[in-house]
Amino acid sequence: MKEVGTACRDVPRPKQLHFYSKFFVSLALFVVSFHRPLMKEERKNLEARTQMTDLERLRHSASHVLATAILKIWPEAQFAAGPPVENGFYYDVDLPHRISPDDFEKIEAEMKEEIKANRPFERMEVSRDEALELGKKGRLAALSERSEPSKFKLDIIENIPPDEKISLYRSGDFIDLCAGPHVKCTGEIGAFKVTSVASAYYKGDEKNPQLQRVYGTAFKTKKELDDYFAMLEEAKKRDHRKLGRELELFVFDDDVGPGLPMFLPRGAVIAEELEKLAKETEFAAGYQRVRTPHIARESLYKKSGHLPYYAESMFPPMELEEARLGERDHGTPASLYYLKAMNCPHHHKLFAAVPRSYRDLPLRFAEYGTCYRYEKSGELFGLMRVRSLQMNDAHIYMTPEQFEAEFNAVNEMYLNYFKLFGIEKYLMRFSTHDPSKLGEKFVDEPELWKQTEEMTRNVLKSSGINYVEVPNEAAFYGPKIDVQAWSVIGREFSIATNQVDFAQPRRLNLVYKDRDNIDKTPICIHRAPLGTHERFIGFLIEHYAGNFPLWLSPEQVRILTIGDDPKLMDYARSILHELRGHQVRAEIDESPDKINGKIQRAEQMKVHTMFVIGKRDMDADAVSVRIHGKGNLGAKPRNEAIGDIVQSIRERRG
RNA sequence: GCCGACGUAGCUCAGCUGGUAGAGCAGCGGUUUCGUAAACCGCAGGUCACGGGUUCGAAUCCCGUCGUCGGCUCCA
Repeated sequence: MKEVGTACRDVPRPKQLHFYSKFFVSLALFVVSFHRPLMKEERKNLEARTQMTDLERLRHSASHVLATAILKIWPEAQFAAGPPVENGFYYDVDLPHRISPDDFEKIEAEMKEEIKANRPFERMEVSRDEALELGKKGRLAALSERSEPSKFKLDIIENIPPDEKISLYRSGDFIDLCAGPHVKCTGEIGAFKVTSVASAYYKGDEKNPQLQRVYGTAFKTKKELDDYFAMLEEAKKRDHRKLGRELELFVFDDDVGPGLPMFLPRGAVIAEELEKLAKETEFAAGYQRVRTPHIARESLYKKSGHLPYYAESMFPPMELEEARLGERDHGTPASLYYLKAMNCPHHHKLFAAVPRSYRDLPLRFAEYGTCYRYEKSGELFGLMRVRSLQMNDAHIYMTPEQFEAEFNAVNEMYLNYFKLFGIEKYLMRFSTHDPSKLGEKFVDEPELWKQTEEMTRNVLKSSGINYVEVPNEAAFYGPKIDVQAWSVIGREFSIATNQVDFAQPRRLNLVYKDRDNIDKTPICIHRAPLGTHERFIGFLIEHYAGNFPLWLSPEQVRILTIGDDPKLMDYARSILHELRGHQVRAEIDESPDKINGKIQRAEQMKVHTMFVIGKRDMDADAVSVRIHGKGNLGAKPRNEAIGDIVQSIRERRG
């Protein structure tokens, strides 16, 4: 057995990876802050460069140990890829036996042995032919030669660029095609656990066969592992699905349908407050509100270009009998109606409804439109991914000269919102086009692409926003910016979007009369800084862990009386009426519970402010203020206490 | 949509290898008059997701459907 230890620590760590190690340190703070796993792009880069933090290296090695264990139990297993991921590692395996959680114990036992044996990881560089030879003998990701070739490994070798070195790693009998790096010895894997098994398409392509993805996590020490699981438990407590039920914010019902959330009064309040915020902000920014129906004829979506592109994510059309009869009489295709999956075509029609001059631009149409998208069943996820959604939508029509200012203003709006909500962990994804796909995936307007992407990039740079550029992910009609965030359990999703569109306006013949008396097509921005009510509220629930700021709180003040003396109750009710007179969402707890019981219930419902009122307070024309999470703040004169509440709500602080 | 797991009272969960369902909280009815995180007593509440099958007998075993969850894919 080789000496290990020091050599392992000597491995130089590139400077640019500092960020990642920082991230893992901050994982420990994940409970109070906000979960932020590695982003996909970062991960891809990592894999490409095969540079890893110490922890990732350890986890990567753990994945080899996992594969070794699986092979000991099922020697015929075929392995694909086994990288470290945000919270652990996985290995994709093709195996007739369906691995279930019942197998984990067995697998872990084998892994433990491998780790106890403290086998060194040896790196070997081989020629392509040697690698292929081994693969054909089934010797890659295997303990010995086998009758079946290592098919996935052979495929991976085929895809390694000719100029790149091919390396193998050996630990005990296990040999794997692997770029590395690894820890020195299996014994360095201090603590690990097999956590779950799921399926994944080979290379993430729906057309490829499905493999079993066995997930695990590993740390240097047992304590870190325990802390990690404790952290997961904490994260679960702020899961919006759990809090949504506990705080009576929203529900799903089988008879209503999957992905169709209903907001209870407490949840509806939050939606209303967000809407109020959006309306005020947009009014000040020169937007005008419009209102459009939830359905439209097929012809609208044919003209907009959405139908072929979006048909899969739209609810199937409804056929109207009367319209169908009409068709026969008048030969008009009128029978098919769709629930709208987006608002833009309706808004475009409003633009076209009135002759427009360059003097009218920019024109900003805003609507909290209700859309319906038939998301695949497996994609539904609490409030974050639903089938009925209300979007904080608006479409801005402008001349090319106005683009930069408008786009900038939209970004400003996001940033202001994020500041208001204290959202700090997010990532701007700037999606651009691939010039080689002009005319197929992207509209064939090379100049406009160049212009708008350049302008967009400049806006991002000049505002100092942290962003990543993602080529080939633009919308077909233009570049876009998505704001990416993460749910507490680590799912990533977009909470806001800002898209440039120079295609639809043309398709729908939108024009304005320019200074030179020529009809021109406007550029359009689609933007939704607050995303959809559903997703944004889901996000906020987790962001605040249900402890909403006063202005967003479903119940802002609850009045709790000590005893139910009629005079005291009258005093409490007069305060209630005064609060409600100021539009404060206040309630009185008239239950027969003792004061401690009332407080307990208010705290559990995370009511923002409690006015505790006893005879002492009544006699002093005062209330005792208690704030959720802060406790008793003592007695205050009634007018002051009410004034503070009203003021704080008006300023949307606290 | 795909793979896997799960589905017991409004909520959280118990119910061993099949013998016919139980607790806490919430709810309701009383009693209690309590100064900052649960006063006491009682009552009621379940075609064990739904449908079929195996069995003398199914919450428990098998099949199907629906739904949820973990992933994959996709997205606001």
